[in-house]
Amino acid sequence: MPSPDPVYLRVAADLRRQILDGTLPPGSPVPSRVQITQHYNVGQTAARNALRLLTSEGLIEGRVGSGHYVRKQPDLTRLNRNLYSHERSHFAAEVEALGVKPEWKTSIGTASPEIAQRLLIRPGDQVTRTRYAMIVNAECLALTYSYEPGIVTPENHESAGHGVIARMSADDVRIDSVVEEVHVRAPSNSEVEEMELRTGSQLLVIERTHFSGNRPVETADILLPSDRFVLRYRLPVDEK
Amino acid sequence: MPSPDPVYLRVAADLRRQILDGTLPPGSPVPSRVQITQHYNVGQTAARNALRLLTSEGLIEGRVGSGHYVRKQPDLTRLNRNLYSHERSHFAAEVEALGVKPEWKTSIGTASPEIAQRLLIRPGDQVTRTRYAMIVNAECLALTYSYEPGIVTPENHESAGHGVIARMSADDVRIDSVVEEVHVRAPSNSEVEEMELRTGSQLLVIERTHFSGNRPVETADILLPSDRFVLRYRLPVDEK
DNA sequence: AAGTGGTCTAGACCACTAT
DNA sequence: TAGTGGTCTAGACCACTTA
Repeated sequence: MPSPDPVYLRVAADLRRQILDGTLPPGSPVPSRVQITQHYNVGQTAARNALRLLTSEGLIEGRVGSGHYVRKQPDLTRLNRNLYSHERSHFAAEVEALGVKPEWKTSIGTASPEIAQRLLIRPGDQVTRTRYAMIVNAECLALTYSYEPGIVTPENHESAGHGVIARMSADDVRIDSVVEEVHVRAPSNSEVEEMELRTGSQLLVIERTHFSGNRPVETADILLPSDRFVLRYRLPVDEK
Repeated sequence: MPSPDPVYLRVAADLRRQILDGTLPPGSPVPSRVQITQHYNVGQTAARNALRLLTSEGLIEGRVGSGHYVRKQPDLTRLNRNLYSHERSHFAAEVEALGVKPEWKTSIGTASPEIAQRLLIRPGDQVTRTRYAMIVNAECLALTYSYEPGIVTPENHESAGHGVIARMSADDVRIDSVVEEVHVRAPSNSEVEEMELRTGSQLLVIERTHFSGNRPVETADILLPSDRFVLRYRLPVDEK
């Protein structure tokens, strides 16, 4: 029975087994680097690589000065994104269900090339940028950056939490479709700090655009830690 | 101007800048570990950590024996998941657009606890399991595992590529809604091999379930390399 | 004060690639 | 044959946590 795999993979496999079969229950400490070197008779680098791998898999997490611990069930937050309503904000409703109202701040700026393309305007055109931070227990759960062409007055924005659709409806702008593009990317340094992301954790990004006919009237980046969220889309089936 | 950051972060930041501003264009070689140690006057570990970080960010990729290279624009495949039709398969249509028909294989087995919960059956109940591999240029782009309660005869499955909705419609099972739950997880070893995933790359997983009324009639895991796909959902806005 | 994780140096071996 | 990335050992420093 040869085991030609790298040493750290065998160490990781053994620890993984202990975690999955309950020998190391959630919250319990994982053998430290030194303990691993002694128990498995390997060097610190191999021990380090094993711990790093399990961390990237989301099975354990390291606390500097303390140790590595088996992660508790990473209670995933399920975001229902099934249908949009004129009545209230989609995302706002979801967030309220989490028991948190977002903090938000608005500023006037100019469109970057990317935002310009999404809003079908020219780069440099004036846009209103709003930053939402979903904070619960002094912890930032999610970040959203919203962009609208032109200037949106603060008075209008006071209803921001109540949804783009309702707010624009008051201005006789009828929103009839919403597109959400979902992808995954590595976070920037500032995003890691702000959202307290685990090292190796990725961001689940929703690029959401509200359309009135073929005209985009608002677009937003919704940034979610990929290890804490599930997106739930309910899709219609047409009548043949 | 103090720079208290770890050494490898400063090296990575410098290389990242060169990649983003075009000094190191896509496809060009990145300084090797030894070159970095000499040029930046750091140890091999710091050089290694810098290269590892940029790899995890998707900016570069390593080829053993050759070197690290700036990744070419990782041309993202956009999967349109806007509406389901009785006419043809949703996913099949998407895949055809990529110029590839999936290879598939069916087997009979029993429901795992997780699959049982998704199909509202008992663990151990009989299920038909179908594995689809989307292969293009001898490269596996995506994997799908589909589960249906009971036994589906091979004859019925010959229309598999034509869609669950159409196939079941022939049996007078009317599918009226589809739920897609999207999340991100680390791949298993076998998944890394099969889909030739970059180290550190994550999987974008769609858990898709077809419903007839409240009854789930089919569920599937669609596994996509998270650095190659964007999911595009078009959502309806109800009429107030 | 002891132990820990994150980082670091110096040096090394292997399988692989490129020439 | 020389260079490379992936892996490895031995040993170390620091800021931090824990007791």
